[in-house]
Amino acid sequence: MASNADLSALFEEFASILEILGANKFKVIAFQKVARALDAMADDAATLAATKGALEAIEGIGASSAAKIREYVETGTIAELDELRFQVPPGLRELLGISGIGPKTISLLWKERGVTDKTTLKAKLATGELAGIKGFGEKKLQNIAEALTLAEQSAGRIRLGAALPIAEAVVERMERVPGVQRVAYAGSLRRGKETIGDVDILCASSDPPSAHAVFRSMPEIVKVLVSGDTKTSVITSRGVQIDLRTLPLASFGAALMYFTGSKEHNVRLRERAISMGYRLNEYGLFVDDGKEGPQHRGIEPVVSATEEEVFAKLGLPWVPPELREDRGELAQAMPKLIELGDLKAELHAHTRASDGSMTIDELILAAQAKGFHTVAITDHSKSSFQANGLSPERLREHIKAVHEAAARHPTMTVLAGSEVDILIDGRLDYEDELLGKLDIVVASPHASLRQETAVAMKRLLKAIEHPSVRILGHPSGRIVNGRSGLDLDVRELVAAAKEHDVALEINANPLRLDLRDSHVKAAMEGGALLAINCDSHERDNLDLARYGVLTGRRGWLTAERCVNTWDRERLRRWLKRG
DNA sequence: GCCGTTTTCGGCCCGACTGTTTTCAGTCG
Repeated sequence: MASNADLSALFEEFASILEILGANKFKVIAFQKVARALDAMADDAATLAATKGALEAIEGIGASSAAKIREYVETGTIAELDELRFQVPPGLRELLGISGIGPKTISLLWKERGVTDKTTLKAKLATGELAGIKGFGEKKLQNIAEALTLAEQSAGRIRLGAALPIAEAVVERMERVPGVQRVAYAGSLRRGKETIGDVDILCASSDPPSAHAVFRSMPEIVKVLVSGDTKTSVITSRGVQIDLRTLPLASFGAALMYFTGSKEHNVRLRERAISMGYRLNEYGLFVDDGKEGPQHRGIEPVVSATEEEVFAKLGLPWVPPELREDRGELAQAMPKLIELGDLKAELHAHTRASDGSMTIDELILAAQAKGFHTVAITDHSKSSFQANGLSPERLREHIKAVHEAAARHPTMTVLAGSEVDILIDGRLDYEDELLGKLDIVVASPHASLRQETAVAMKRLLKAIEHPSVRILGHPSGRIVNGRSGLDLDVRELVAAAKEHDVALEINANPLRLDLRDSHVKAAMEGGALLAINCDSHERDNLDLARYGVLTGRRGWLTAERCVNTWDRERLRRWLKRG
């Protein structure tokens, strides 16, 4: 069975081989776009392949790519790709991932000096064999050597939960630099992506050199990659790349749009600008006079100061950053997305009874401090013995303890619940009689997370159909940058959740973010309810909610469809089924 | 390779920084 991820990887491979071979760059971009489309889509491409025209209907996938997908689904191979693989040493592809080394460089290293992978590159750098290639000076070779070392030390794509605090700290530091008028982080971080390649910081300043100097001298910097009048890139001791861009305050809005991206979204915007007789860049929206670089020719932009103005001049409403992925955000009416302040309940939290560090009372107070009206105590069930899951006897005691604690906090609605393991065959981890005593059941998969899709779906659907279950917790069990978890048939999951009035959780812990953004979009399209829960284990874990909200917003989530935003009575009625 | 209320062919976003190039190519985002 060909998963979307498999197919996406094949098209990535197509693109990278063609790139090294020096094929038409637009063809390369087209294949990369197909790879992204496959990765982001909720439907199963292999299933769509059976329906005539279904693949071709997807933006970015044309007749040629559709045929390749069908060929792979039917034969398990793509003849054209097999042929290409013969033409390029497989080890060259990994060199493409090294920052600063591109396809042209790789091609020359290969053809002129027989470099075939990282190992031969390193060896030939050491022996000096690479000298004398046309266009390769001493500095360039030195940069290649450093890039290779940096790639080995690089943290790769880091999780949202790691990147956001780094960015906020840099923003705070830059705000104190004399001459600085405004600072913001941009890039995929501002879009709330689950992993971040590098941190982009924008800075409006009357004294850019000072801003760059301060930025370069931050204590955690181990290497300055580039530094010019408007751009400095550095690497921190933890292997994270941070880029600083300085710009005039007057163009802050245009720059914020430009550097927030995504790339595809920007391309769409610029195409739109062209069709309206404009030229859009990071300095503003200009009347197009057919010549490049209007900002260098003393031409004033039509608009540039704020994002709202630029969008408006392009005939568009302001688009929330989380939606800027070229997934229809410029073409269709956007909903009012959920906001952090909309959350009024935490429905998945652990205490010392299982593997949390807070007492029941501490958890209630933490929820109260967030302005919530409801908190659910949902410790682990017995099969999660690694998490000190509760035996039926302990759970009965715990329910009593929760009720007693609830009496001490009369303004809060405190629910006695459980995060019940969904066992390997879909049965729940407690008897129905005991489940019936709970105010809320969050059913979650914790073990056997490598099941085939069909088996996993049967398991999850059985849990959804159980009359006690109200929330399906972290449905896939994936760990961002860790394990892929269950390969869900999201459409099927969403349909079942809707039918049985079960909310699908967006687990806000940045390690999980499960459901992920594209799954949330599918849930929104399919009419299911969602829940944003912090899965609190430690003090301050309720602060993780923002990552769940970002993920929800990326999936076009509205407050109305998220049960955590409902008022106390509505939530209570929903929990008391029927 | 993809796409189309100007196009089924001819486009396909735009600028900064670096190195080695005396006018630009490669790379990045």
